[in-house]
Amino acid sequence: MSPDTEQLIEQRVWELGFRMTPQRRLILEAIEDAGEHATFDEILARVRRREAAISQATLYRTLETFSRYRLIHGNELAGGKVYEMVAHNPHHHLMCHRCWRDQKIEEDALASFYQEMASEHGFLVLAEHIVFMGLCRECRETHGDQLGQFQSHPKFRTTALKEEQQ
Amino acid sequence: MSPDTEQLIEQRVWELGFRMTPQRRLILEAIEDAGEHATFDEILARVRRREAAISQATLYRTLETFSRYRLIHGNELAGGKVYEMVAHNPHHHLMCHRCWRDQKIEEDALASFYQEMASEHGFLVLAEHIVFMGLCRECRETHGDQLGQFQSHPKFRTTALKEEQQ
DNA sequence: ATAGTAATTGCAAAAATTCTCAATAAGAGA
DNA sequence: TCTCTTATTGAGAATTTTTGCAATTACTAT
Repeated sequence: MSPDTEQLIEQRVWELGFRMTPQRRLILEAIEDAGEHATFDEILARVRRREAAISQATLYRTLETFSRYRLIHGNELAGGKVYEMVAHNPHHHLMCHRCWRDQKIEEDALASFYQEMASEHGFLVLAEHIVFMGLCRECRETHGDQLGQFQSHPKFRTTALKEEQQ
Repeated sequence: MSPDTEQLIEQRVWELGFRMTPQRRLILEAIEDAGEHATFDEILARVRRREAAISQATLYRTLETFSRYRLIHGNELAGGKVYEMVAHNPHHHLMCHRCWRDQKIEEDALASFYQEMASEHGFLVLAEHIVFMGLCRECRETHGDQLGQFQSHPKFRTTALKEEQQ
């Protein structure tokens, strides 16, 4: 984590009225270093690789607190819940309901929607990394647009689909 | 649940290759009857009020499976995770990061965004009940637009905010 | 109707997450 | 620099959620 980024984050933490502890620093650095998609276990491993063990409870709590106040962001993807720094390459996801692959889209694809919410409801949307579920091009071409149509026979089952995802 | 709705759902379940069991019927009915926001416990209670106990594991699995295939939809709101029938009054949420109140918005507020995703990426968005985080009008007026600005002094803490939410 | 198959269920065990509470230590103020 | 307040931590208990497996049963095909 660059000194600049670090200072910015410490500033933010202070503004929010939180205390900056060694554990929290380690956790933030671990998420930063892990890049885009850090799982709970990965973060814990990275932290412990560097320092005496921190308790799991602390990691759970820190992840929760910092997500809540938008220093980091947690997202449920196909492989489980993953975390990343907020404001670090803001984007959203299009995730396919059928094949579970996801692609990134630009943050400002939602710009006009945001403006509408602001003018109509006075609401300032600050969301990042939204996951939009739907059907991707490939699956639509192969299986059609209706979710319920791509398998109308019992021999295509949950388990079959689930294995396909791996 | 009206006979029509019920038949539609059974049809859907069949199309997806699932089997319709008494447990699943009870669970779907419970969600339907509970209205908009049914928690795990509420669903379990409703089911058990009507019939011999079904196991919790079954409820967990059913909720997971049916969410995954969009018969129902689960959302993390302030009070915990809640479920509702999909295609039953489709809408989205604007949820305030500060006061945690949420308001509903129309489904078609995102229509043009959906069209863009279709034409640009070939992706058909089927999302419902998206929760957009941000700041509501009241909080903006009271505390300003910057999340990190509404409390720049340690005496306003996590705990203070948390209590405020109750 | 009946039999066969494989999805679903329930139970209990395992794993994951949250909570409680005493001890610690960050940050404010003197 | 030192003291004081109180947020944060760690350890383990409690709770919630997931998983493995044998028994059941929905649904297809005979």
